[in-house]
Amino acid sequence: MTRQAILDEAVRMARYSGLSGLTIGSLAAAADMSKSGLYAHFKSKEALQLACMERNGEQFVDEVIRPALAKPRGITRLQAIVEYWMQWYSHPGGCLFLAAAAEFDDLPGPLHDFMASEQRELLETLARIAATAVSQGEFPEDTDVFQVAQEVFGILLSYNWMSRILSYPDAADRAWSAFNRLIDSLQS
Amino acid sequence: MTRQAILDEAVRMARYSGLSGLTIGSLAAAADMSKSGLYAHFKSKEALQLACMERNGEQFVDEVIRPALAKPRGITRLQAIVEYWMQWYSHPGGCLFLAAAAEFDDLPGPLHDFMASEQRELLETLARIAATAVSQGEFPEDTDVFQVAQEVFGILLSYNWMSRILSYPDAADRAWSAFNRLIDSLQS
DNA sequence: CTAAAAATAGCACGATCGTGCTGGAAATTC
DNA sequence: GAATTTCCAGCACGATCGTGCTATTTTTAG
Repeated sequence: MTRQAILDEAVRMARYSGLSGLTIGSLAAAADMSKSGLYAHFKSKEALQLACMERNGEQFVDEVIRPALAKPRGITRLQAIVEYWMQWYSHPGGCLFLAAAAEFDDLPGPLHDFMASEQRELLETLARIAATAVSQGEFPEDTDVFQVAQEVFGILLSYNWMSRILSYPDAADRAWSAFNRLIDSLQS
Repeated sequence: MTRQAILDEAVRMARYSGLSGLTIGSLAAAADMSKSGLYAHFKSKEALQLACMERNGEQFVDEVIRPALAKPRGITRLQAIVEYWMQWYSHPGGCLFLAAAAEFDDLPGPLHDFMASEQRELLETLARIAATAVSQGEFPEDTDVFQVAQEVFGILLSYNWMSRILSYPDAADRAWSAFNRLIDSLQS
């Protein structure tokens, strides 16, 4: 399907320019198509942007969520998703989730809503994985798994900033230090 | 100076639309001026965007850095900057630092460079404040202050995400839990 | 009060934006 | 092989983009 190829290219471009910066003209040029020929595959630009977010989410599932779920439940799995997630951040152009969040955080509309629902799902996935560590006795019974999710997410976000924007070579090491500190304090 | 008023309005708008989404036309309309009259104050759009980042940085110094530096050195000051920083994130439209970082993280040019230098300065400010806690004996002598800075920054970033995008009401409480956990583990 | 200087508006430009329509090429179905 | 549906290019549209030039208004200086 040519629509899928267009979307993959659109996601690739949107990682650099954001979803608002994505234009039909430049996308058509990158896909070697005419503007109208490309546009016919989508009802509107907003529909194209939504489809990009959707496609990006599928790729995230493929590259991060599914590989992590293949690991054994508990801390091992939590560590695995952090590792794959950090690799995800090294995509050329950056993370489209983060770009979309920055773009639409205070702009109401379907794009905001879809972005927020995707972010919520990511957070809940982290919390669910933390919960498998609880149910295995690796974390105490009264652990606030959303607290764990928020802190892990913070570790990932600051890793992204340090490595991608500031190019600090120690960013990954420090992220793992923070992660280990978190795990230790939960276990004591 | 009218240029300053324009910039304040520009920063306000850019918090919503980003610096790329900022247009001369809409800015002129918001400032009740003609496009060319407004444009004459800046050599180019890029210069306007740079001036916006600069002005945003000044506001950050006024609202976050300076108040924190007025507090006593050490953990107290570190806690203060986190508190002011969290308030900063509640500006309507969001944080322009984060928007600019998402926009220009992989687009080379003067905008990227200035954004990165501002981010670096923020990080180093955090590290410097952490260092005052070391020199006061509140943290051990061998503390990696950049590790502290990266973790604190992560707490702030995830707080921003949780509260602004996901509207989690417990985001602030959890951010402080994470902060206290970090302080505790540094002191033991 | 006048002259020099700075600020702002009017207007125009080429380019590009998102979006439609219309006709021909390509693929699919009988 | 013919008929039909799907895909895509060409072209045009109104709007808006960033950017300049030219007056005209407002402020400042002498």
